[in-house]
Amino acid sequence: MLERFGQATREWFGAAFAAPTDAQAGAWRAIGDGHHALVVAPTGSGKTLAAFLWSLDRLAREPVPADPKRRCRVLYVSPLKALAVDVERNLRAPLAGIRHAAARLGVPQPDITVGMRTGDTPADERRAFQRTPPDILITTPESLFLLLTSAARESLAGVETVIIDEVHAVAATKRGAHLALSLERLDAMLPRPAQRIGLSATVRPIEETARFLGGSSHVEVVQPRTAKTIEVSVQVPVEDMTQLDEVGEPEEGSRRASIWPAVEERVFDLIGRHQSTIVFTNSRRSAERLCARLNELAADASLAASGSAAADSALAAGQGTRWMPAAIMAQSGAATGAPPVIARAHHGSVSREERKHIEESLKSGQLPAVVATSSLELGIDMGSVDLVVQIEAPPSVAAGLQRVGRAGHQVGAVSRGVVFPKHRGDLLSCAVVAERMGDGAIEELRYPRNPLDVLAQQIVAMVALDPWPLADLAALVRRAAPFAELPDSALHAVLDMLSGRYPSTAFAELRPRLVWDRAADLLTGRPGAQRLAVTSGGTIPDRGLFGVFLAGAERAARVGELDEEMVYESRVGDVFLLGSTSWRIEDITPDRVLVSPAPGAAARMPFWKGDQPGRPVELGRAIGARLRALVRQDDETATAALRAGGLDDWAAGNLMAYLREQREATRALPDDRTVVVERFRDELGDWRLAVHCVLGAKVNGPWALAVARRLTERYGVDAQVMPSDDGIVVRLPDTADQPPGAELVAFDPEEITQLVEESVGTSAMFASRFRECAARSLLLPAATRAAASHCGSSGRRPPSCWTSPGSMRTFRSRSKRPASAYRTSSTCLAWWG
DNA sequence: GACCTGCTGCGGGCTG
Repeated sequence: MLERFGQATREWFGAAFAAPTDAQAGAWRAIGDGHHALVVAPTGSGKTLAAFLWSLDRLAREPVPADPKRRCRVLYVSPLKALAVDVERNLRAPLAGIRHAAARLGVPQPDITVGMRTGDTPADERRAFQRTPPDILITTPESLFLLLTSAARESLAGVETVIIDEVHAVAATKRGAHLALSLERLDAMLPRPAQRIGLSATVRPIEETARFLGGSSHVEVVQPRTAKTIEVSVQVPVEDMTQLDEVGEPEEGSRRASIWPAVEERVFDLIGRHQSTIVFTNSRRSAERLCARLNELAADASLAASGSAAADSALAAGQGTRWMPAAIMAQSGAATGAPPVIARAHHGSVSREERKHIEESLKSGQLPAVVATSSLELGIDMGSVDLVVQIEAPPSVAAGLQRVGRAGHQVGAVSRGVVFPKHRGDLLSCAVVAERMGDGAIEELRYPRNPLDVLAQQIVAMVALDPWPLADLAALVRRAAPFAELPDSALHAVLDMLSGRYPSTAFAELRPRLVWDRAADLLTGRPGAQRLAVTSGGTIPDRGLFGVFLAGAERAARVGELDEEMVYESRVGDVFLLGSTSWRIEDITPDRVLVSPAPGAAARMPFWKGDQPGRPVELGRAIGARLRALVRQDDETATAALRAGGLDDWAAGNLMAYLREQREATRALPDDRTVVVERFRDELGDWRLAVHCVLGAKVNGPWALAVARRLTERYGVDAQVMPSDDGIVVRLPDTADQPPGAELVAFDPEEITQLVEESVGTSAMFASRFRECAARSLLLPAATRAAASHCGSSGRRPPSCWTSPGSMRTFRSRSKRPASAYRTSSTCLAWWG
């Protein structure tokens, strides 16, 4: 394979590596033959070189174009800024190596330049890119969109290769659809479409991912078999999960049984037995809490050990702990509180600088463990991590694999993971996810079809710079996979909206963004369209978050961020925990919280309300099917099967006992074909229905809407109907003569579609999604947009129908359209994404 | 009763 490279490249590679990996050889073959290529390989298998080396070799051998605007020939797009920075660093070695090899060989030394353009790039560097573009530009999807929507796009006119990293992470999202359109816009400015190289972790189905990457063109798939194996075990640290130790202060009367102490100790012990550990949790709050507890345990251990030298060495030897207690004491100084000596918390609300620092101290071996949310799931190589711990079942098999794959990054190494269920109801999910991780049974991905809000935004951006004949614009859009089947009706509806022709007067507050000359079928932007696109582009909705800054600092140092609701519940003087440190609130301004460090002080745990992603239906079905198989077997066979799937004795025993008790209580168990409905009176005497359905919140959510609607019609009451991943809980005031039965939640397929469609428009979810979609479509009036993005923090509320569920109802009824027609005409409806 | 819900990114074009 190497013979197709130039001499200098060959020299360098031969000196630096024994041989190309399978992914590299396959990628270079496909790329060298001029195909689009999708390279599926785990991180750490030489992916960067697989994607880049062919281009580097060509850049090294070909003369630099005379026209500086044609100089930039390779574009790299990463969904994460951190990864972009990492790639820039990883390119330095091959670039220097090839240059040195060329010097030794006496051939001309290439001078390949690399530039970066992300939100962190200062304005002067951005301008510099426009004047003197580098050979290779590293960027993000959002920054690429900005480049394409400014005069700087001229400096992309020479691009020949586009590398899209972590394709699997964007393909199934609106962010991916947005990127797909940006890539088509780029191709449209080039003499010939750029060659696309996609890099991805394991994905299913591969055809869908390839189609997303290539749009209308063929993509060569490079997917070498990987020898990499994973080992996942499910461990329960207590013999009987119904008999738990009590925690809490007895005098406060808050003692309650909890599995946490047992889990914390086990995790603490595991950290001590490994080089570097990443502990994943499913929420920022539990990451903070577990992290704090681990550091308390470390402080306790060092305190106990400092009693005598004998105890000291006994502890070190007995527990096999790697760090010396004396070292902990030295670092912590005074023995106040629990300094973050063995673990730090890492999640989306910890500031970027802090996270970078935490990542570096884990990589360098200074820090034994990091407790993270999915913030560490993707991205940069975490080096010598040899154990991944997962608290609670991971949200999906794909996420679980991605997380456990963070351990044992070296080629051929085994990735080890330990999953700790948090409660009995969590046991089965843990067992099934662990089994499916071993089988590589990740959930299927599907890219969104025709997300019209994304389309609207890109159309505004396109016509802001050039007039577009409708037919050309339509052809460009349909070359992108997510819009390949875009019907004329939908495109025209979007253009109607953007040009000010609305289906009802309720839209009158919208501002037209373009002019559609129907005689000439020509689209042109209105004044301000370009500015709007660059100031409000992208697909990620803004959330109401308060920045947390250090008070009195000369340059505002960002500590992290807090949810607005957490801030409303806080007062000056309160102490809370963020990033394993206590902070005292000094001041609360309209959009930020100023704090000072309060080490050792008792602190509140912060909370954030996040999205509710919901269990994938595919995983829900698998859990149900597994349960059905399990109950058909006798206890011995079933237990043996669970043990073979990675459960330890106590995990298997607890699960079997749980299933037995449940079966004794209800006779049937909820599986992929069975829904179990339990009815009982709660402590207030109200009826409650517990509908057990393991298919996940994506099914149970819409179902709950229909149930709520039926209750309103039947009993005239607004009953509480709460969906979750495992079912629906209905609470019904004791007004009904007849106690509700299972028929309350049974629907005909025909009927439920109609009920859900009718109920969706008045749901809170709809209102919030509608606002997001309208903002993404660049349709909101400027004042509303500004207010919406600072909603809550500035005290200003955007006016009228765009904000409240109540007025949304009016809006819907005035539009006098069934939900389905409304869906296409408004460009905006996205039900559960 | 126990358990108690994620992350990603982020102006350009003008005037003075």
